[in-house]
Amino acid sequence: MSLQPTPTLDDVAQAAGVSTATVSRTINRPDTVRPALRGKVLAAVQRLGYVPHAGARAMSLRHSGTVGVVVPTIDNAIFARGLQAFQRRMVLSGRHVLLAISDYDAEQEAAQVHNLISRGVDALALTGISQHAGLLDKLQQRGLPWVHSGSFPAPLGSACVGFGNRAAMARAARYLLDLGHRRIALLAGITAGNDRAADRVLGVKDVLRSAGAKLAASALVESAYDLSSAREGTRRLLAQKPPPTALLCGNDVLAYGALLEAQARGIAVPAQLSVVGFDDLDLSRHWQPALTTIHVPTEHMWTLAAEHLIGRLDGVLAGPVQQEISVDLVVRGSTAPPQRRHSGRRGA
Amino acid sequence: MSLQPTPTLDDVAQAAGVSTATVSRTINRPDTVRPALRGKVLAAVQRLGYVPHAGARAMSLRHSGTVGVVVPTIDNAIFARGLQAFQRRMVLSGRHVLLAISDYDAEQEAAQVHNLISRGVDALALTGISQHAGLLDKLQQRGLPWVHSGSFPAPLGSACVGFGNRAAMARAARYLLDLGHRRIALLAGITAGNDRAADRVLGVKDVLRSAGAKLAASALVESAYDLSSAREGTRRLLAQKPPPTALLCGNDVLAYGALLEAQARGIAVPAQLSVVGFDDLDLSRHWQPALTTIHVPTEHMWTLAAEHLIGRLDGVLAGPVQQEISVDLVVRGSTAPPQRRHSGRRGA
DNA sequence: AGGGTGTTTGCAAGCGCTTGCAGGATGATC
DNA sequence: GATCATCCTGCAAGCGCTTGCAAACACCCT
Repeated sequence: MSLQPTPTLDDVAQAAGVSTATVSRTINRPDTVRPALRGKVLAAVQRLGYVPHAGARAMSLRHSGTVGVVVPTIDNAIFARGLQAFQRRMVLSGRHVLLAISDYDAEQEAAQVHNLISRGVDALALTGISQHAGLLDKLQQRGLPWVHSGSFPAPLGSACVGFGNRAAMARAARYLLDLGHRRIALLAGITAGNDRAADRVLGVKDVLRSAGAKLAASALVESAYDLSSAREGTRRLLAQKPPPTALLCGNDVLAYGALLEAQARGIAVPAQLSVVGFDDLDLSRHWQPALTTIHVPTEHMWTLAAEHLIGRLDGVLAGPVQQEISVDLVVRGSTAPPQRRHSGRRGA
Repeated sequence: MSLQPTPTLDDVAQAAGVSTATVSRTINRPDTVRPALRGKVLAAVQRLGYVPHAGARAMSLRHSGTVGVVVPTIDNAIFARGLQAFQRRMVLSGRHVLLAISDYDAEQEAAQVHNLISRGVDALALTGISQHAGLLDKLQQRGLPWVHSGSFPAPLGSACVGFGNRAAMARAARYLLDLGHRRIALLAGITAGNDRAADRVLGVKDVLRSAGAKLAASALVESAYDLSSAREGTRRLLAQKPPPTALLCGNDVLAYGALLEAQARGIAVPAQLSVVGFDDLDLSRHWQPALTTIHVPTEHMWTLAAEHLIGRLDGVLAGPVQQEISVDLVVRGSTAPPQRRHSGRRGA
């Protein structure tokens, strides 16, 4: 029952009494083989439990039917969802996707890309645009098509499908300003090596500056993307005197942390503190109060990224294209005009 | 600058003025090559941007240094976290992991496994034990080591590291019973093709039956693992007359949905309704009220799964081992004894 | 029945890499 | 300076698969 540890094309050919060429053809272009033979071959394949060796195939074909994608983490719905969409689209086009995780580290990202190349991916999707120096050149040099997802624009010569994080975040800040807030704090993601997080901070600074306000050093805290860190960061921000009336968060996870911390300290949202997120995860619209946030059409974005790559691979797309997708502020219950001042000890 | 689209071993050898054998050796067993040559080779590798072709390598080596893992989804922190842990451990042992997603479908799982085999994985980690019939035989026949994660025990001849879902969920049900609850409802996951979800339901039934109670048909709703579905399911459960005083949920995501729905309807938790989850995601202990749930040491579990496979591959482990890990009920704020009855229209 | 066309098949080379084997170089020892 | 053990290197075969080319066959028409 288990003699042949790994049946090969040859084994199948032998078993079916045909040449390896015929077996190969029945598998890859069935219509070029006479039905009678085809049947015999398929039967043999079945009987032996034959599974083609992708490595050998790739070697012979000079391409693998596989594309790589590297994201910073999958432990954040925004990427998990995006990835699933990307993969779904790729599978639809008959390709497989190889996933790599960079853990928000350019060094690791470069290593992962190296690994993906070694595995013979035909194309690559990268998150953001803060790649390790030289990485892109390497791709360029090899003639590998690649696309940046989540950022716009991308470096010259690169393709991307994303949005301007700076402008998007500015939009959120402006909204808070328009609401009447002046003491605005920012709970940002770790900006080092993360263009999106960094751009979002810039967006806030842009707006505040142009409004004559300025983001005080004490009004900006960077935090890792987990609830404990976010709460800790929020605590620091709320410790300012006077405390901020509004809190912008680098993404929804951070916003959840803020919301949780406010709740724990009995700070009413939005009455005493407005909170704004970024991403619009599923949970955000269910939360109470529902989270005002920037809606990012992740699935759509990653699907487009996949389609761009597919286009390049199929040769219908000549070169890199920069594609901007639009993101919107969706206003919900977590934001409101600031409370009347002197809120000292009486309002509440 | 970009003449050679894909430098090969040969190119490097040529460039360094040595044989391919030497290049191969400098890359794989540097200490067997004289430093002088080694330097020249490495320089050439660098200069040409050479990246070994994993497919060719695997073909020649008869193994790939790669292991596959298939999970139902990554859009659930429990798997995202587990996966990261699994991967981390594998990378530590110098192997790479290939991820496949089954979308809770045995058919797809089989297809994915096929694909992974084709890519030459040396071993496989599977989620749960409800595999497509014959899949396991195929692995067996090929002599591929595999391990089931998240369930215990596993079929004869299979390795696993997991826990008894039935007993674990029974533990939660018993706790509710002990608290005094009698009208207990169950918001389960989709049980079809999911042994863990199904076992959890059985666990509840076990306990209820042995307590003389019985899970009414109307007290059991299966729901997909997203908040909207969970809320919808909760609504149906709460519509019972009289309404349940406690709600067991198949996992934490479902519990969040329940919590959210209760909150939206002004049902006080735990005063009017106790809610219990399963998994103990990060959010659960931050939620207000914090969620009583079964704590599952996911990272640990998947790390062990990785280690089992590594052991098998390194030959230090003879055969399949069934490893039970312990899970515990962690009691938090979302549960309490039931309100006095006749709570009709006045208590509240 | 013979010739021609179009289809189906097999042969064998080649994809990039590793490694057993054997020859050559190196270094130590007397 | 010769001899021998040791260490390095290169040669070439083989891993499993695809495919151009040519031979073999089928079928149709006259």
